[in-house]
Amino acid sequence: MMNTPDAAAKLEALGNPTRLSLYRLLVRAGHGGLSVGQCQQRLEIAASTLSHHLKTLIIVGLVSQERDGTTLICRANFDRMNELVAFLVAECCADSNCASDQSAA
Amino acid sequence: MMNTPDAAAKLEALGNPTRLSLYRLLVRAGHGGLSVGQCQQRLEIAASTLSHHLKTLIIVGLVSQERDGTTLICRANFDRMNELVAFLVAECCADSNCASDQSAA
DNA sequence: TATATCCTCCCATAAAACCGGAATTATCGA
DNA sequence: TCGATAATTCCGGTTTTATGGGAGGATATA
Repeated sequence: MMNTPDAAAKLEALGNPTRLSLYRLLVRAGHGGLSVGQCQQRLEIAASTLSHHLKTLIIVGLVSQERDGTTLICRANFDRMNELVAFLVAECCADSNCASDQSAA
Repeated sequence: MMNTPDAAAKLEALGNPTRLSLYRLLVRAGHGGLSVGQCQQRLEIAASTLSHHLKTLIIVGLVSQERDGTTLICRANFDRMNELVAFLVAECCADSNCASDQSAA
């Protein structure tokens, strides 16, 4: 079960427009992932800037990397996102009866 | 349909631990909501600080307020959260076949 | 070894966020 | 109108973030 500081760190990581674009790029790429260079081409930002943002996403666990020769393949970590979403909708209306609470079975 | 800057603004708003605690407080409170004073009591932060955070959440639409005499009732806007979650999981694996893509009908 | 490619780390700068005390606005009751 | 309560805005200082240029590490190939 996730706690508030961890969830906040993940949300903060996604809260930057450039980082959110980067993350979604990887989400669309799916399991195949994208190399850092491919990400840079698509986002058109400085390599160092991209590296910073990538590091931020990796630290919070939303993205993982795997080396393939000289290139690094980046992938979105879907499990972490699912955990985050679950955290956000958890305890919906715990103190009242909420008509829009479809999360409960 | 939400765009990236709007989604990033919402995620950034939720990315601060204090603000996330505040938001979840309102989520738990449900449709009844909570007054600003009640939020302050529970979070134990300065009134001005709370007002800043509240304003941030209101600007991005995640929280709404309604006046009742001298007190302001704050409520989480569940529709906006649902939109945000939908945006986050949208286009999952658009460029590949993804086994964990259950969002598509 | 020499060389090229890919990426990260160090560094500096500018911008933005965070926080809270004091003053201000809004509303209600006497 | 006066006073009390509720909440926001103003103002400032401090901290954090965003960005990218350039140096340097890691890896592959000849």
